Amino acid sequence: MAERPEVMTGDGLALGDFLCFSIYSAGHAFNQAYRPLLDEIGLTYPQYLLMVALWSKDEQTVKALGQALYLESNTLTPMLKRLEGLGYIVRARDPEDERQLRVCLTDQGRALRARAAAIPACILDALGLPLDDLKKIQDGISAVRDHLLAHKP
Amino acid sequence: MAERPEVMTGDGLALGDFLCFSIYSAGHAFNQAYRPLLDEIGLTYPQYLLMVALWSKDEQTVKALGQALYLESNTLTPMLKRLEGLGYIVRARDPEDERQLRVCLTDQGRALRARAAAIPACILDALGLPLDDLKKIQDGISAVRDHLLAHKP
DNA sequence: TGCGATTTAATCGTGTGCGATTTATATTCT
DNA sequence: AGAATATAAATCGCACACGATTAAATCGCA
Repeated sequence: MAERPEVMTGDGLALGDFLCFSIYSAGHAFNQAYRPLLDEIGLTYPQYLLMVALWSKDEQTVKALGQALYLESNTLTPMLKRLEGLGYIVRARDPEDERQLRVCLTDQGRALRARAAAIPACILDALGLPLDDLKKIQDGISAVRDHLLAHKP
Repeated sequence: MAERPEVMTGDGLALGDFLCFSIYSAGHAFNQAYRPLLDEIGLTYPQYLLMVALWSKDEQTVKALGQALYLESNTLTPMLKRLEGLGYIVRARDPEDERQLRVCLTDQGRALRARAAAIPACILDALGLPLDDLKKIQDGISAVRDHLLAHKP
């Protein structure tokens, strides 16, 4: 008789069978792994990712940051205001096009990069897996994300 | 001269180099892929995962659900109250140990399972990747999560 | 030129996550 | 039995995510 994997029926599935749940729970685990490291420099995990984006390329618009982070202004605007309050960035309208907001690092924001430099190695240590394996996993997850986003509209 | 991959220096890294960012953004992509499907049955994505846990095993305590979902009462209590308000579960103290709360499906909650049965296949379709590949990716991510959580205490 | 369509951020409301604390109940140990 | 301890949920405050809407600036095109 024909095999019909349960994944096709939607029945009898446990959480452990869901790829989405692996990603959901791994996301929380990363958040918790980063927290003690980021506490020392006063950033949250999403704020850290935003700073990574700015360290990589300064003076981006909200739109560009949104494309980099897969977020929109409704999430970014409050985050950026907090980072500005912390003194790590400044927000200024583009004189060429007043609709756009240019987000720039302050000296303090650039200096923070050095204080955060040890973090990736700490996480890599916590992961305790060979770089090759991590790269493969990352490529797989990125492919999953891209497929989902491509399928959406 | 010796190679020193940038991932060890913490400098010059873009978001695309971070495994954590792949997972962060893939998590959002899953949320967005599930949303239109879950809108039809009036659940959020975390609520759906909680229902999957209960469909898999009814009458769990908050503690047990927390272990299944990697969440704690501060997150679960409000979620459970909302699901109770929707009529999908009931919350009742265990007479044997009044500290514990037993979460049980209602008839409506059990019936919801059938209405959600088509969802996994929809997601699988959106993923557009072979099951074998998905399984490998999932195993990798679960390993990453478990390593991070094991390294924590 | 002018006016509707488009683009960019901001705003608002709801629902998570989660550290820290509190409350209520049960267990342990003299 | 009774005080100290431990455990389970709940509460509180803050920071995301995100759909929906709004406000302001720019663009496009008759």
